[in-house]
Amino acid sequence: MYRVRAAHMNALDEAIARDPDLAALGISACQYVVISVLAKRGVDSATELCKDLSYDAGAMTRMADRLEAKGLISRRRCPEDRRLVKLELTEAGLAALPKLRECSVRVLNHFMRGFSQAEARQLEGYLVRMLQNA
Amino acid sequence: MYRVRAAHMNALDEAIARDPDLAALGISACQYVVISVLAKRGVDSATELCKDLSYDAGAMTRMADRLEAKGLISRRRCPEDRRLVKLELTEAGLAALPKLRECSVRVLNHFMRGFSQAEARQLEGYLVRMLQNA
DNA sequence: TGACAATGACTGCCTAGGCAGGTAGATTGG
DNA sequence: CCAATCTACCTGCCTAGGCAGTCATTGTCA
Repeated sequence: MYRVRAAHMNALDEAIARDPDLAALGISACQYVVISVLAKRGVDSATELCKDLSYDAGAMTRMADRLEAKGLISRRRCPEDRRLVKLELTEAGLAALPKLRECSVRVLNHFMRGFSQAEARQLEGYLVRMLQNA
Repeated sequence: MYRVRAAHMNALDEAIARDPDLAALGISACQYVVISVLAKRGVDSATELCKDLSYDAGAMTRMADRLEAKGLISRRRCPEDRRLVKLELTEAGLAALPKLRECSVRVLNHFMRGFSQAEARQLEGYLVRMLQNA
């Protein structure tokens, strides 16, 4: 499990590095995961991101620092609840999204090649069951 | 996949922490993995450990530092090839092994509860296939 | 209203892995 | 025999996550 996950992240890193536009931004696979969740409607604060990814709040602060430094996201205090920090994709972040998604899909397809739809669903079911057992 | 792996390591950490003897040693789940490989016959140098775990050499140096500081392993320069550092479990390390293995098995069984033998084998087969696709 | 709890973000300290560069020791070709 | 190369390990710097403690803000309840 560990190796599959590590191999997948490595492959995604390499796929991003091979794209000249994305490579210039220096986006890692971990950062892509955060960006892709942030692109979903309804997820816009640091805490929601943490819940969605079962991520540590401290880690998220630092991740946001890195993404902000690269100009991919912006931080904004929420006026209604000043404890919240709203995170938004910048134009640069939005612009990179389609290519990132393309890389992600290509890598996943590569790992799942030779799997029938039924097998893929079965694998997913097994993983969900293990998580429920946790 | 990431969440299953993370949940598994968390559960293993907690299981180790619940055992009073093991908790006193402060062994993490990552450290247990290294210890268990080291306990296998034929794996005794840092490089072999790295290959066995597809682990970075620099990371292994620091992991060995931590394990040595806790008195669980010992470093010894190999007289035949002085580049090699032989790693060995100390008495304390060997003594902790049975209980560590027990924790590991218990946690794994917990995650796999409700799985038939056929399902477990199928899951393993899927993971192996994904790794081969990498 | 005022004390208290709860929440959200941040920070410091820890473990942990990847990568590049350096060094000591071993191996090999001329 | 010696220079080039390779190997094993170490080190520094980076990303990355977990945990505990702090601070500001908000909600709650007497």
